[in-house]
Amino acid sequence: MVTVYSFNDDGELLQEEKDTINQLSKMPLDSLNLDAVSVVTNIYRVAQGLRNKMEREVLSKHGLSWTSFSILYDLWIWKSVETKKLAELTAVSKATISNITKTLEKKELVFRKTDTRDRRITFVTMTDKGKKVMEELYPQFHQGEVEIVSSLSVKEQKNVSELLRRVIKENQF
Amino acid sequence: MVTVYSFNDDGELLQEEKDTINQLSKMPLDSLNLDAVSVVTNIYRVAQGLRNKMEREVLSKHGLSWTSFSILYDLWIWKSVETKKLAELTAVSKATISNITKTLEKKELVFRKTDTRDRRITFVTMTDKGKKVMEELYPQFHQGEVEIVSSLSVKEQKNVSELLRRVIKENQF
DNA sequence: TCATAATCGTTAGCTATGAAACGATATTAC
DNA sequence: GTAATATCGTTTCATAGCTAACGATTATGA
Repeated sequence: MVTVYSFNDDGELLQEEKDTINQLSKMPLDSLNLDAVSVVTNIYRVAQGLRNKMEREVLSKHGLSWTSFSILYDLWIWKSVETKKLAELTAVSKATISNITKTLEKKELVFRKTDTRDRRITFVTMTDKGKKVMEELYPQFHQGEVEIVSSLSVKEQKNVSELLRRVIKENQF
Repeated sequence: MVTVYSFNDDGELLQEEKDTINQLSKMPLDSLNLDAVSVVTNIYRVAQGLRNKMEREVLSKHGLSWTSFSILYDLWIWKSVETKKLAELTAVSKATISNITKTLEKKELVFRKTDTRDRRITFVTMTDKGKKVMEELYPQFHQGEVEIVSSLSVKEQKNVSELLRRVIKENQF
């Protein structure tokens, strides 16, 4: 997870980048939308920082990746979920789900069980050990979320959320 | 790249999630900061959407991943870069840089050359083919960035950027 | 001088990720 | 009732990503 552009301390695109883009890409001069660049880069950078912080400060305690934690969270909420449904919930391929649940099973945090009526379907369920891990990690995870946005007032938080929600809706993300 | 929480159409955390969190995590009731959850999740979701959109609509034309493109971009701007410097610029491990530049070299988009004076150092340089690819892809990439935030006014874009810049600064992301 | 330490890139071994192929199972069509 | 089709999860093969170990090279220090 890597950002494309570089910025200086004032949040401005570096001059070298402006120069290269203007000179080498077949774009009309001044067609570069610096505000758009700034928005998407800052969003991406915060997302990356969020993920890194969590993996480093919280999830590493149990050797979990971001996606593993996300799947554990879903199982925590929904108790038992088909792998197909897990793939939809987390928006990763079923092959990835297959691999990750295999890893989680190795750690004894979840177990898989074939449906008795339709043997094509596999349910994934959290073990007691998995529940204990979530009960330990979730509060720390949430604490991390709070810390990250703590420099924004509640009003500003609501404001950012609202604007990003519009972006999500318009793009059907 | 996966989000943890689920929201309903109004941008609210699902009731099942609130219930589970309140009941099962050792957190005092009402200690869940829903605004913080909403901000970080929306940020993460936009970042994920951005990356997916680009990989699907732009980068796949040349079989490039987000990170490959990011490295190509850096080489486009800086012409020739040591692998060590590339690792710092993109904030991934030098092992990853080694693998990705190997792949890019296979595609004949870059080449590697050992420094003559200090043979421990390797410079990565973009080929003409690599330049052509960037000149083709970059305008499309930028177009994608503009599209994504097009539902926000310029004022709103500046606003979001400014607030996120504060988050980045405070967290040293 | 020449052994030790520091630096740099690659390799090894692991998980994550997706596309495509595959095998098992269930459903549909005729 | 059986052949064709659809569905589901896993496997395979590729890239991405990390840490740690390694090999080559350069710098240091006594």
